[in-house]
Amino acid sequence: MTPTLLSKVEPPLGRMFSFLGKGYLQLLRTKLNHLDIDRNYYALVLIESFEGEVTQQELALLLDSDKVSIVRVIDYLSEKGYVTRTRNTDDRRKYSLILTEKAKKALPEIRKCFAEINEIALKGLRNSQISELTDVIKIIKNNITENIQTL
Amino acid sequence: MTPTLLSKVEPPLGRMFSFLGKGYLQLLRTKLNHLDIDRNYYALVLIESFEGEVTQQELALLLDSDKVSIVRVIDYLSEKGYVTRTRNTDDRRKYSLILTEKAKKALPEIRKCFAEINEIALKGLRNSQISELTDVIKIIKNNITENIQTL
DNA sequence: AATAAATAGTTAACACTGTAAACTATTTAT
DNA sequence: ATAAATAGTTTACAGTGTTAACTATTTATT
Repeated sequence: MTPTLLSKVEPPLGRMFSFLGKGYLQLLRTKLNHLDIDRNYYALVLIESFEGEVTQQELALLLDSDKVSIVRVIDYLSEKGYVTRTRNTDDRRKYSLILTEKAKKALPEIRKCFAEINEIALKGLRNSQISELTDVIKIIKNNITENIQTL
Repeated sequence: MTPTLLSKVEPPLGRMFSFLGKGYLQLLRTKLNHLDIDRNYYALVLIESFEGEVTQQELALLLDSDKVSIVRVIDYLSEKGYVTRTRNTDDRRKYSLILTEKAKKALPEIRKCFAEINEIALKGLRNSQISELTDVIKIIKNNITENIQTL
């Protein structure tokens, strides 16, 4: 393989997206590696934004996930002391997810990291390009989800 | 959780990218589910484009992966009869990866599927938006990889 | 009121993925 | 001749995605 051949092949869009997704996560982990959790940061952000009113099932929807995976997420976050499950008194099948003080203390920094990584990733792009990107990504997401529905 | 709350939270860019990457893969698998392989399609495309001249180590570079993972990929593709390993006579540590007839027959369709999924995903976008997207993605990829180097 | 169906969450199982360490065989450098 | 580097393999372990079967509870049906 000659040196130039590496540039001969353009990775397809799907691989690019996966690569960027992994890169984001890796940066996040690194920036937050002084915390005692190394994943599920965004789950915490979501739980915070619905403080006291979100159940595991709803979190599954918000994370494009399923209830089985969410059990693992909440098990992890509660083992680490970031979240507690509280039985919903109205419907005792449900748990309300409640942030601990530890989580509330960590969250400003977590949110700041999300913003910092955006800044890093989008460096050198004009504002018009960034807003165009978010629009385009939404369109692609819709195109893909529509097409997955019809399988 | 009220119905409108679902739209209250914007998933961060990194999650969006991961989601799109997974969606692409899922569409690919579905479109190609009559083949007896359900992954590593792009590895085949790469091997084809370097026909007879690519080693596992080089494939690892091309796939942003590592040699251990590539052993699994090539084990899988050779079990399924798509690839054979042939010892390189110049350097007997290396294997040249060779496509079988079965793989050569499947590849036009595989490549066609990549193109079809692009069409699906990019539907409704203007050509200018598509070329801007690829530029922007490359910039983001560079920003992320640069930043990961410096860890 | 009794029963059936649906929902929230859990557990267990299995295959796949990412990563690191230790290993063999071979080639390159000293 | 020996040491160091490289290509590939094996093993191990943690994490992820997915399915099926399960309990407890609520809602719908008769």
